[in-house]
Amino acid sequence: MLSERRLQVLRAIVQDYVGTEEPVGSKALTERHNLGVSPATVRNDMAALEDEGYIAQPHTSAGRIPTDKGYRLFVDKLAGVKPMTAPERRAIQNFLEGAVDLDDVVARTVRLLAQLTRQVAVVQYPSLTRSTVRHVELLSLAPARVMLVLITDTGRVEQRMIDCPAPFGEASLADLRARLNSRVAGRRFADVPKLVEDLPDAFEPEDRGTVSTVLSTLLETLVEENEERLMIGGTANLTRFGHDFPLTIRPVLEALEEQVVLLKLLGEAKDPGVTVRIGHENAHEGLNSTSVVSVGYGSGGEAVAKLGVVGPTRMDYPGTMGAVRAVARYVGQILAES
Amino acid sequence: MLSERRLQVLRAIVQDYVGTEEPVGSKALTERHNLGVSPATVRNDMAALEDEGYIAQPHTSAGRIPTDKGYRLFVDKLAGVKPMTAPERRAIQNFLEGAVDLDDVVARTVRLLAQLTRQVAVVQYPSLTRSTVRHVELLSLAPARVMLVLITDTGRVEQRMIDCPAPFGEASLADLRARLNSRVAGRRFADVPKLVEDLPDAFEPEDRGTVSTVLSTLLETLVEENEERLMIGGTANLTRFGHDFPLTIRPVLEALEEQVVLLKLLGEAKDPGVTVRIGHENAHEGLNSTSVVSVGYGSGGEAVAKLGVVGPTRMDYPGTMGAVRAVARYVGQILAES
DNA sequence: CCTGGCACTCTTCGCATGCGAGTGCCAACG
DNA sequence: CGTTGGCACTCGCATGCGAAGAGTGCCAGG
Repeated sequence: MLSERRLQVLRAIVQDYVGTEEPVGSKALTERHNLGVSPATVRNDMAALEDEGYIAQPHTSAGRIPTDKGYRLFVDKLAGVKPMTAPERRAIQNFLEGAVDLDDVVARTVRLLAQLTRQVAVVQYPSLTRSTVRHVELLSLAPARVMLVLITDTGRVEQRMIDCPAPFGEASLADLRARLNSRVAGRRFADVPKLVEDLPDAFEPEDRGTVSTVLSTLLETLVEENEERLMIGGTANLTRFGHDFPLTIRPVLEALEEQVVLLKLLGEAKDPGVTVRIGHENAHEGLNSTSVVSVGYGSGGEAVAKLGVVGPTRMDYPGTMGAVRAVARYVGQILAES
Repeated sequence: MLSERRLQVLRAIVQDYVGTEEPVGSKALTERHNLGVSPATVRNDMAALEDEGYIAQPHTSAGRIPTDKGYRLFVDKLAGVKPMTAPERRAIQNFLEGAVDLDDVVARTVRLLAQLTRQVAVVQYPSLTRSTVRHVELLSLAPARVMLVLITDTGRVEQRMIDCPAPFGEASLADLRARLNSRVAGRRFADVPKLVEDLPDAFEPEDRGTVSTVLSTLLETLVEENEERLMIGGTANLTRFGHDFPLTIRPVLEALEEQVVLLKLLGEAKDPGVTVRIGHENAHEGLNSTSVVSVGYGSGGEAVAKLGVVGPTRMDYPGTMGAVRAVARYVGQILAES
């Protein structure tokens, strides 16, 4: 186990390195943080920390920089979450309140997060899985063509075009619409399949084919849309990454374009609080030199989606975590209101 | 006026520079293109081309690179549009045909364009301005709460929540829905305002307030949605930009995040064919070292939106233009089918 | 008008050098 | 035993210099 002072030294190294972006030496450390000991002592501590794998030196005669393991310890034990100041909170709230619809909420959230953290922001659209159905609408566009519109309680709308196996009268359509809504409105997505399975039986034989088609399209929509969408922003902040651009930035941009990767990334965060994945803790190779700070957000007590930021492992963890947490909280509020 | 051979020299310079990314000298030129003259002659031509501002040298003793003006001449007079090969066309078509809805069409188009051109792709969602209304749906979610869903012929769906000034019965709602659709279905957006202006008069006084509210929301939606959305992709290709990364790439990323800028950029293209804006021809400063190749696409004969790519001024113009044109054509087909 | 030759200009690269930051180790001290 | 000051050592980095190479401009001759 590391002594108290050594932890302090590690903390100081992380803080200085995050600030200056340069390897930090023993002398600079004692000057900027009054640790009450001499550089020589700090050097001994640093040697110990290096043995343990918390810090490393890029080349023999340079200062030390934290390793992933060092950041991990810093995040877990040495740093709290820096809360937003009151004015910041107000600014967040004001900015988000101007949103007119769900797309706008997500877009504003991305911008806000990117701006606050000066990093790349990723916001997942509220998931349908935990949502409930607000309304299902059926529109007859042609005798054998129906449009299905699904409206969720988070304000999301999905539509599908359906080609019916047989012409379908307005009356039957109205009947189906009414029956469908009385069964599923207000219910959770997960429950829908069971609630509608016997619905075709209530219809005339010639309509059953169409009813089945409509229902299966509905179920498909419920499932498919779990391929959740997300929005990213603040990619220009990648330019603040480091000195060795092209090699670092490219894989990150590539990873960001792969929604699947990002969704998995966000999805991995199980913790109810803010989750931090540092460097090689990220499964995706392109993100091995980045850290991901994410958290769930939701309209009620339950999280319906995730949001977070992607930045260099050398980031201001307390500040970033604070910003991410605060934004998630306010987005949740906005969603609950609408 | 430049002699025929000098134009050939310019063409050769552009082609070589695009290929090698390095300033091209007189000797290399005569070796790679059989111009039938000696390097010395080419040098004279180059001096002339430089006087006219078509090419420049980065430093005194280096080869020449084309200027924006040089690229402009190249695009206008010296190069055609390189058509896609048959297999490429098939691949495009196959890829786009797999799309399930409008979002997917746009997403696939972006991916495709980015991949084909190895540049940043920008695709605007089909605009509502020139669209027609397919259907307007009204849903009663609560006694004094109505949801408006607008469906366009391009498959786009917009929804708005409306708080009514007074409770509004199901019967009235159905009435309004029917009247509304009989008037506006199949009509162009631009014509809608006139078509509905006297609609409140047909209702009982106590319902008129609500009807007006609904109508004004509808009109708002028609207008607001002209703040068109777009999707971008292939940003990882920015890393192929040049050697002097950070300075070049940053403003581009920033510009790409500003939808307004991009929309203006695409909007400027008036030409019915492929439009190319080179370097400083782009109004936005951050894009002064990029070229934008764009074209309109649409489901019918008329263009409903634009798409294009953003890349370094040093790009393969014929190939890029060919790819952009081909993709636009096939997207138009797909939209027309759905 | 084209061509070969030639002197000139600059950039780039390799290499040696000096400097400074930072380390590791050791002996001494409380 | 932990802490401290001292000291030699290691390297990376910036600087300066020289050689090489690519490319140009110009000129005289065909």
